[in-house]
Amino acid sequence: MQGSAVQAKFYARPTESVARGLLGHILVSDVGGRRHQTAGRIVEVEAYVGPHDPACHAYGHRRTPRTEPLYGPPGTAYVYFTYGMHWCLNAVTEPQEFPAAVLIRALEPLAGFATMRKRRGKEPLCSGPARLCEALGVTGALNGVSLQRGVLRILEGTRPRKRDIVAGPRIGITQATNWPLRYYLKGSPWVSAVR
DNA sequence: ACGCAGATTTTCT
DNA sequence: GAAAATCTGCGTT
Repeated sequence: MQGSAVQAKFYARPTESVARGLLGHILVSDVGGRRHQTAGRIVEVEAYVGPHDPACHAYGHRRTPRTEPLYGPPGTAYVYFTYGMHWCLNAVTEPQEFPAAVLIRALEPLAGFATMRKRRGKEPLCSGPARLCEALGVTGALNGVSLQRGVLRILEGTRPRKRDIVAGPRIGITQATNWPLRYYLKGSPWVSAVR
């Protein structure tokens, strides 16, 4: 998988812009070695915009061991564990010390289908934040790593047309449910299902 | 196709 | 003790 990595400067901006801008880019994982490389095009994301966002883990500047990566440099991974069994992957945004991130919710699978099927055991492979983590082998071991080099990378992809980006309420949260901070590609069959 | 409950553990109250 | 940025399996329609 080739292409230039998205640079830190891209992430050091308002989280909603980064979220929209990530659509169409490519997430690559070399977890388990390059022979088991997996990759997909980002088709669905959610913005968690900072201490003033009741749904953000760092709401009210809750700085704990868990939320520490949110305060780290832009362009790194925030991987958290939830519901007793699932990992979810975020890209940390905004300047260092401002705790915000973009949750990667769904990918269009592009490479490493056999590895993804083996890890997942079933379809869909990458439609849902915990599903794509399982398919790409993402766990807490990757919490805080760079997304510009190393085993997890986000590469420049094809930028979608603006009119193909849809905004709507975030999923699975109980706070600030009417902020339209979920973005996805219109008509994509890889977007996760809404309950 | 839809709805509901179970899984399982970290984190904070 | 309860909730959590979820997913799956099983029941019913």
